[in-house]
Amino acid sequence: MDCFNCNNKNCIIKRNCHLESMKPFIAKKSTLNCKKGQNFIIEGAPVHGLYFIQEGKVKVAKTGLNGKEQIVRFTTNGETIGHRGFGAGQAYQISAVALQNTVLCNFSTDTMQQILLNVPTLTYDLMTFYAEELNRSETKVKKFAQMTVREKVIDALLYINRKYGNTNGFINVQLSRKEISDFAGTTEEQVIRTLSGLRKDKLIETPGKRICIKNVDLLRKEISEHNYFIDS
Amino acid sequence: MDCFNCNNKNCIIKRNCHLESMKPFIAKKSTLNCKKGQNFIIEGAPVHGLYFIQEGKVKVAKTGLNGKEQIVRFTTNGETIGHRGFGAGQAYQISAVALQNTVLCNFSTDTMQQILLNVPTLTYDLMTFYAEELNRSETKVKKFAQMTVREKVIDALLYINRKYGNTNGFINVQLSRKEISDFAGTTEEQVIRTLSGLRKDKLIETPGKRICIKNVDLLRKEISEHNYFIDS
DNA sequence: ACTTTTTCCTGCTTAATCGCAGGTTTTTTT
DNA sequence: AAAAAAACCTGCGATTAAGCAGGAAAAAGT
Repeated sequence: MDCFNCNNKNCIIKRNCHLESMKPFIAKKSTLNCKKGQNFIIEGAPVHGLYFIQEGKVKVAKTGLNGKEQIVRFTTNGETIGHRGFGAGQAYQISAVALQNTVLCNFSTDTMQQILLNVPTLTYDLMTFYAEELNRSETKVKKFAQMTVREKVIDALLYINRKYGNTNGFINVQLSRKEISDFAGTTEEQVIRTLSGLRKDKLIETPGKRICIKNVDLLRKEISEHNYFIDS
Repeated sequence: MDCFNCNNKNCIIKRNCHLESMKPFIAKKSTLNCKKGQNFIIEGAPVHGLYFIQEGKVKVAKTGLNGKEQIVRFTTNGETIGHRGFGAGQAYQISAVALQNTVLCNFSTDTMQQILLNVPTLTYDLMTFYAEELNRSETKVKKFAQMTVREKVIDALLYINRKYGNTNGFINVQLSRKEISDFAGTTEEQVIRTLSGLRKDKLIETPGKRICIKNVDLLRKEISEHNYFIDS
């Protein structure tokens, strides 16, 4: 599968691959198949350029004290993983793990460097991507400082629901309570307690580890004071 | 004062202003004098392009629940304020307030758009800036989720000390305890209590509202488990 | 279908943080 | 220099969140 046949319309490479100046670089793309659970970016290791998800789901995290991990982002088809590193040549402080079998596209650091210096519209797109992510991340800092545990869990559920979608209310991804807590910024027990509470309030259902959101609007309403404008 | 005489070596504009392609744009720069306390970027208002600090100090914040503000960054000479907005034309969700009398350079959204599409090295520099800030912000998310109040306050003090420097240990900026707490992600009282504790431990001195760091290394050591590699 | 393993759940205890209230010091204004 | 305002400090009770432990349920493996 090459970029021209790919239908990830929102992929930064795809959006620019019609350009004459991109042609020599697209040939240098390599493809990687990841099994569920595979840790294809290891924190502290040298950076292998940028990854793009052709098909699949990935969690991006930073490891903290006592190995406790903070998930900073969930990603899916067409999205970018592995900012920084090109240029500064510095070790990159994130890890990335496939949540299910995933096909990745990769451009090496050298190739990325060449692309960014020769394809201005792509550089512009990547700049916009980082600016948006920065905005989202700064909003998350604010939320972590101000939200209660229940609010943080609701916010996390709505984000995951938006990112991965649902079928009949069932969120289209298998996450453990631990993973939800690592994203929401609390503990596994607190996530479990909050889900129990939401279940009693008839806002969700949780058969097994699957989660079904019964009423998105009521959940949104409960955190609306924290989200004046943006979905982040 | 134009860009050629400016000595902010780390300014993104300055770094690129020798280029032929920058000439027509540099003329379009406007300058703005801000009094201490002036709120020159208002949250929710339309974006007026990018600001660069020629000389001064500025806090960048997001307003949350009940008007509680989260300071996301402190900035000084040569640094950029006002990411996002160009392109999407969206309202920009941050506010910026001068901490002292400050001279700002401004390029309008239109001019920035032109620059970014015509000066690839500048676009690349701005991309790198956002990527680094994103990395810092994601690290901050992790810290907020995992640090104790004392650790967060120490981390904040060290950041402010690095950013604004010190003379004989006295940090070169006048911040209230409230502002420190709005940055550290806790309350004014907790900051005061932590500063009292640090004073008793002979790590700092606090004559009036000024703060003098007696022992940077010991402070660093106390949060070292959270900062394996980077100063953020 | 049974066993093993993993994940999920809940009650209880402990610890950390918050928020109020009232007083003191520092800074600013007149 | 005195008065007013702002900022700083501390004790205490209330709230919230975290951590432990043991059991129940679900998922995975044989």
